[in-house]
Parts: sequence; structure tokens; C-alpha cells
Amino acid sequence: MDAKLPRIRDVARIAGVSTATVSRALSQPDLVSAETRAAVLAAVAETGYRMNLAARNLRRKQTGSIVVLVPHLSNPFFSLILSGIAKVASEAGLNVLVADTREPDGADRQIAEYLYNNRSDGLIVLDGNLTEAMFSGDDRKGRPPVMFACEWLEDHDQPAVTVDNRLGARLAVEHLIALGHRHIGHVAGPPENVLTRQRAAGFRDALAKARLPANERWFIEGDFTLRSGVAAAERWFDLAERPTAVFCSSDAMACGFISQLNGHGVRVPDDVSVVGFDDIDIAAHLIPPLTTIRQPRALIGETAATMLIQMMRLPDMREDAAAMREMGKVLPLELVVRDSTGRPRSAS
Amino acid sequence: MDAKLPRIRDVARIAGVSTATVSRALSQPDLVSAETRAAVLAAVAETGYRMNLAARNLRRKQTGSIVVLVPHLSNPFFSLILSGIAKVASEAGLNVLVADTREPDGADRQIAEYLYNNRSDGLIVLDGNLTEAMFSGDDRKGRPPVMFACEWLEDHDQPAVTVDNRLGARLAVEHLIALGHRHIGHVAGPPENVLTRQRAAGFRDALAKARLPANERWFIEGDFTLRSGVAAAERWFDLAERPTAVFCSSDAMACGFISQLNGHGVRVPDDVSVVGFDDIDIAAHLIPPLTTIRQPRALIGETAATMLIQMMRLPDMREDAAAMREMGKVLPLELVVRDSTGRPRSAS
DNA sequence: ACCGGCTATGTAATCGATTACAGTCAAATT
DNA sequence: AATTTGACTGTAATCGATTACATAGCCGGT
Repeated sequence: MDAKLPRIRDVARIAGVSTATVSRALSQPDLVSAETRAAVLAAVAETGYRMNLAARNLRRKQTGSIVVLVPHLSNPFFSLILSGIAKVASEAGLNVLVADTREPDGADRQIAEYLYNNRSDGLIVLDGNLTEAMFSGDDRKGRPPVMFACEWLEDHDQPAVTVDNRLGARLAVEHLIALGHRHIGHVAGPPENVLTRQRAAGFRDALAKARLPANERWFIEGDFTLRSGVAAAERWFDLAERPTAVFCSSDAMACGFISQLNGHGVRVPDDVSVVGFDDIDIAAHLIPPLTTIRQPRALIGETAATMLIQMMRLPDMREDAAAMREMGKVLPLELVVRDSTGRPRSAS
Repeated sequence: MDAKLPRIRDVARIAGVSTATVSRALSQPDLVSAETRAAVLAAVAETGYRMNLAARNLRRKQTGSIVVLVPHLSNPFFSLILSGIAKVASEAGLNVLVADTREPDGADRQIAEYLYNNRSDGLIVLDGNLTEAMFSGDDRKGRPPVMFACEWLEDHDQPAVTVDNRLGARLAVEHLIALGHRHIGHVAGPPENVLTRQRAAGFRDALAKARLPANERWFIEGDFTLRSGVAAAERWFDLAERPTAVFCSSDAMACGFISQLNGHGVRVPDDVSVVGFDDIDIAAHLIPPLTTIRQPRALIGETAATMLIQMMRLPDMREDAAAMREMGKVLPLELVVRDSTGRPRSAS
């Protein structure tokens, strides 16, 4: 009943070979003859043998897991990305550890824990606001490879899987302009965030292209959360002159914004048009269904994981800054027009 | 530059003690004298030593990680629960692996992988629809402890952290009745799910208590997802006689339901009142803000993790079925009244 | 016939920490 | 004074798989 778990030695004995041969049959099948392989496999099946990962990892000096650093695990935007990462990693036999960088103990501790210590074979970082110093420095050799996704560090060689946020924002705003809007506001993310800057740039691009002035009062700062969308609506109410359309830098903020507007009797899209960014699951089912920029979230996760695994397999490549940059990838995004945008009152 | 990572031996040499003493100073500080401890700590700081977990786990015959089995990682309902689990586990020095049981390769493989093989020291299962056989059987001794959370297996001794779903549903429906509704429908979860049954029972409890008949045509089957809420709305439209209020077994379904109703010109709460279940983050910011039953999601995660860790520390206890059941815990839930419910037309 | 090269396998060292066991020394007990 | 006790520390075996190195057998070329 309580038989101990079979070890490689037991398999070897039953198959009539040495432990070395069993090990090879299982992890480098080409090295052993077909008959031997069959015998080993039979013995494995008979005993129900399962490898002890701690032993393998100890010997191979690796950990068998990758770590994903997420800002706000509770943000639904990340769920599909994680799911994509998990899928690829699990196919490669790797565990996925998820750590929330905004937890009380702080990001730095997490990074140190995972980056410097041998707790992971690779990192996927979804948070662009980490101490840059942690990722530069000379002693990069001993550390596991790092892949950024969604967000990234500007002015660094770190490879990243992203979308063209600037283009996305431009598409969103061009859509509003095409509808006839001339007074367009922006609910932005936190100022230190890369995405905020990129999307704000795209916002300005579109205005400039249409020769519309950018009104700084219509630039409202948020932090990508629902709550900050609500706060942005309050700011909007305070405005003497109000824009007829608003581009929100995340769907969550758009949702909070619309909800709060609605609470005060302002209708979307009749009184104000709103565009979001991300296309989270619920966006299509809000009232009104949200016009937004779709990011291929699952694909971002899968791609990031795939590339990280490539980097893990080629440790030398990390010395080569050019090769590193090329590991990055920009995935396509798409404007999804729904009902939260319409012609402005004045133009109808 | 490329100095190898320091090992316990290096620390021992610098501190002028043996490796055994270093090990003890680090993991059982009481066993060494204060001076020795200080010397070891100083040496650790000097070398930047970090323990190799693979080695520790190999020697201790454990894995240092717990696994969470989630149905649908992309469901935002689970994010806060995971975050609670991660918090507690990380404080205990445990890694958290998350596996999606609804992935293509199927739940059974995952279970086998994690439960039978030495890949985890404990499991938290958030999916009540797993093959029961996997958790019973005689050879339970060799396996890691399992804690259920949210969902559970009926007729089994497995401990679980839950809320009183039946009570929650009753509160929701009593609220509708108190508002004057006499024609109340239910959008349920998948029929094989425990939560579905519990909540349906609570629904009937409330009706029975108010001596209202339960109309089986107003019982619409769903699967907790947004999409199924949308489908439920279509079913509602097909009804000859329509209820004036609907209790949805999840917020996601309530959201899809309301959204689809709205798309066809039916207003909430003017034409129909809707109550959800869960109180996911976005519930308060839907239009209209959703009346729902709040589950303490972070607390559920923290509690499940805490209890699992207790079980891990007391391996003998698992033999004792009574003790096992007592490990379970029912956490409080709460009705949150917002704007998706109001008096019925006829009663106003 | 001999040698080099190749394939298939075995032997044993190795990864790095933990811990059973043994030993030391000083204080307490008889 | 002898013995016991307890606190502390060291030595070395151990966890289970991987892999460097050694070896054996076989084939083909000269």
C-alpha cells in the first residue's frame, strides 16, 4: 500500500540495465538502442516511475520553472496572457510561478529573489516600472534570461513582446475624428509608465494629423484601474469646456469612466463617445458595448513564453545585444468598433 | 565577474564553522549559540549566499510548492483568490503553481501529474467537477494533502473553504421578494456543479418561504460565463410569460444577461430586476451597478492556503476523516444592494 | 591483421543542502 | 570526585538523477 515511490534504480533493475541507461533512454532516446529503450519504457510503465524533479534540477543546475512578474494579479487584463504563458510552458515541461510585484513586500524583493537566486530559469516581466538597475549591470552572465511582455524598459536591450501602442492609440483617435469629433480628451495611465507615453504620443499623432489642437486640460491622469476611471469622470465634470469624445488608455478606466458619467446622467455615446484599449472580455458586454483597441492577449503570452524558452536554450546569445533586441516582437492590434462611440451632437 | 554562486560550504568556511552549523543557523536558529548565529548571518551577508532549493527539497523529500487547480484561469472571479493564496504561500516560503483544469490536455492528466507525482506538497482545488475517484482510493498515504475552495466534492471527506451558497442565494431572492417581486426567474450554472445545486436550493428556499410557486420555465441553465448570460437572455425573450426579476448564479452571467437585454431595449431595473453572485470588481461599475452577493474572495484564498499549510505540517492527521472534515471552513457572505434591482412595474 | 572510429552501455563522481550520529565541554548532580 | 546532563558543533551519509569518463564490441579501411 504505502510502497515508496519507485526510483530510477528500480526501473534499471527491472529493465536489466544501468541507471545511466535509463536516464538516457528517457531524456535522450537517440543515445540508446531501440530494444533497450523499449525495455526501459516497459519497466517505467510497470513501476509507475516518475522522475524526481528536485534531483534532476539539482544535478542539471536549473530549476524547471519560469517566473512571471505581474503588476496586480487581480487585473483581468493579465489573465489571458498568463493562460498563454502557462500553455506554452507546460508543453515544455516548465512550471510557471506567478508573483505580484505590487504586493506589500515590494517588487524589489521579488526581483532579487527570482533574478539573482536560482529560483527560476527565466523571467517574463509584465511590469515596466521596475528598478532598471536590476536588469542591467555587468554580472548578467549568472542570471536567467528575461523577457518583457506588454510593458518594457526604455533605453535597454531587453527583448520584449509588445503591440504598437502608439499606432493603437492613433487608430482609436482617428476613429473618433472620422466620426466628426473635434474636441477629444484623453484619460491616460500613470505618467511614468511606458504604455502611457506611447499611447499619449499616438493620441497626439492623430490630433496633429487632423490639425486639431491638443488641449492640455483634457488630459486626465489615471492609473489604468477601474477606480481611476471613476475619478477621471469627476475631473471631466469639473471641466468648464468639455470634450465630446474621450480616449481611455485602458478598458478598465473606460468602464469606470462611463459608469460614473452614467451615474450623473451623462449618456454614452449620446453625450460623449468613449474608446478604450485592450478589449478585455467584458468590453463587448458593457452598456454600451465598448469600442476599443484589441490586443491579442493570449498570443502575447504564448509568444513571450516561446521566445523566453528559446533564450533559455541558447545561453550564449545573451551576450549579443543585437541578437537580444531581435528577440523582441511586435504583434498586431486592431480597432473594434462597438456602440460606445458615435457622431458628436454638434455634427449630427 | 562570473563568480559562481556561493554554496553553503563557502559560508561555512568564512564563518569558521561546519556546513551543518550553517544549515542549522539558517533553518533552526534555536539550535546554535547566539554568537555562532551572528557569525553565520554575517558570512551569509558577505557572500550573498542564497540556498539552493533543489538541494534542500531533494534532501527533505518535498517540493517546496503547492499547486492550485483552477477551472478557467481567464475567469476574473479567481484572480483575487489566487492573489490571497499567493500571499500566504509566499510568506511560508512556498511557490504557487497554477494549472488550468479546462486546458485541452484535460484535467485528469493535470491531477495525475500533480497528485500522484512528487511535484507538489499540497493542492488547492477550485474545481468541483473532477473525477472523484482521483481523490479517494486506498493509497492516499503517499499523496499530498488536498484542500478544496469555493467548490468541493459532495459526499467526500475532503475539507473545503466555502461560503454558504444556499444562504447567499436565499438572501438574493428574499431581497427581490421584499421589493415586491412575485415572478422570479433563475439563471443557473451547469447542472453538475455543486454551486449550481446549492444556489438553486437557496432560490427555492426563498420562494417556498414566501409561498411563491417555482415556475420551472423560469429556470434557465448557464455555465457561469458571460457568454452563457447572453444566451440566457435569448431564452428569456422566448418566454411567453416573463419573470419581473432574475437571480443569476454568477456576476459574469448577470452582466451578459443585462447586456443582451439592453441590446433589445429591455431596461434594468425598470423592466427586470437582476441580482448576481460573487461581487467581482467590475460589478459596482456596471450600468446599472449590480446588486449581488459578495464573497470574500481574497479571504477564501488566504484561508485555504493557511489550512493547507497546516495539513502539510501534520501529515498524520490526514488519516482521521473527522479531523479532515473539521479543517473545512464556511466564510461569511453578504448582500450588496445596488441599482440593478427595484420594485416591479406592477407593484409600483 | 591492425587501427581508428562509432555505437551502446556501465561505473562512479557529482549537484548542494540536511540530519543522524558522535563527540566535546562545561555546568549540575550525587 | 565521579557522573550525568545539556548545549553546541562537527563528520559524513544521504536524497535521486545526470553525465564525464571508461570500456566493450563492431565495422571498415589499409
